[in-house]
Amino acid sequence: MSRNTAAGRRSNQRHRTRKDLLLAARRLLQTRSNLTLEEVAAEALVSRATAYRYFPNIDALLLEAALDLDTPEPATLYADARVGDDPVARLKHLDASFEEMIRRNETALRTMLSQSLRASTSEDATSVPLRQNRRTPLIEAALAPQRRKLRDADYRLLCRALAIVLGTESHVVCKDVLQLSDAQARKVRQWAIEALVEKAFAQS
Amino acid sequence: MSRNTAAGRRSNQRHRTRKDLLLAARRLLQTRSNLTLEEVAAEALVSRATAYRYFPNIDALLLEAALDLDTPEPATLYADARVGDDPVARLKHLDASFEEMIRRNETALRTMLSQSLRASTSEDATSVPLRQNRRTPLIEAALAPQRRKLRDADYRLLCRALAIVLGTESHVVCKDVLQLSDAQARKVRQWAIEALVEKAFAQS
DNA sequence: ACTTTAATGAGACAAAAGTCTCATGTAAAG
DNA sequence: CTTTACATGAGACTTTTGTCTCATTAAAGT
Repeated sequence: MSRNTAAGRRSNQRHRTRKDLLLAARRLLQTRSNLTLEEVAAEALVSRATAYRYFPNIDALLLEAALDLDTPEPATLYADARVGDDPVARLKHLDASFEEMIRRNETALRTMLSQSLRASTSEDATSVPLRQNRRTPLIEAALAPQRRKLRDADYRLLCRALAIVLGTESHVVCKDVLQLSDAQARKVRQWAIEALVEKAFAQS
Repeated sequence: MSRNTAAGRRSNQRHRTRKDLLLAARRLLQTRSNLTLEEVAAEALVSRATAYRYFPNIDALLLEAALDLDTPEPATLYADARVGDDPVARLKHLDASFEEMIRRNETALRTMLSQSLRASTSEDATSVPLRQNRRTPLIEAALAPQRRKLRDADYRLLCRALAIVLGTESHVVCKDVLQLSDAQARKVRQWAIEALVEKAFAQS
């Protein structure tokens, strides 16, 4: 008789098909949006019924698929020797790599954002995975070399304010609302970064 | 025989049902999300077929319904005698009224944001109404009293940076990503406002 | 190798979303 | 008032989306 292992009965098989579905969705999201569960199932070489066993609808799948999009790793980001200890330079570097990442898979990111907004809105609070915060660690890493020069309160304010300016949402505002070109948008964000950092260090 | 007037054949009737549908959608959006066209049609006392004649799907309707959500008017906003000429004070006042507006109909605003993101993503570029910019005029009105003290370039940068910090998206970041309380979020935004304004005036 | 048992595929089924046609009512022109 | 044209309602119809069942397959313990 089979036993319940720590990870469950037949967990590796389950994890594999689950992962296949998520990978298939991300693959399709590179070019298209408005996917159907049927399409994703086909791309994952899995039957439609099985896909529905793992995700109640396409929204749930897309949300989860988008949650682990490739984000720059702090370690690799700041390993570059040309990036010194200056917070502003490091933050601009971070912003540039964000911009690059967003440019590469804008469709997927927009879908993610849209999904997470819908998820927070939906009245059925059925354990939808919340939005995860990948940007704060990156911001903290950027500030790390000069961290001790800031008072705790100022440091916290700065990190949070930078999270507003540096995220995907900021790019969306620049593009959709303000209708700026990439160059103009970058200029605005970099100027804002300077303003925030300068105030934080001036206060401390 | 009837004639083509400037506004079309039977335009007032058409405008009325269209408006009824949009109003019904907004009414339902106050409490629920994930509406169906059928529900909205019923709420508007209109047949399902007619609803489909005006909007190809529920997304199109929701997007349009959200486009004219009530935004504070510059005139009424700054008519308050207690609000002086100080840009920071005026901007904080604007932020507060934004916060109030968002608190009142968060569901509708999230749906709007989600819809506009999906619309920008969709591959069929079929004349979807773009996202409109309601915040820049408000920001400009806040800065108006001290406008002449700023160089044009600085003024433009400041307006754009403020648009990033003051919008709905910033609230979403604070709440969903950073998971801040309303009070903490307000503090961060106000601090950011100060930083941006100070830098702009310092430069000019 | 054998047995057990959970995961899968196939497909029937139900519900929802979207399309189309036609008869009806009614706003506006004469 | 009469006529005309167009918006509407009703409902048949198709497609998509989601649920359910059952036979088959294959992983893991014995």
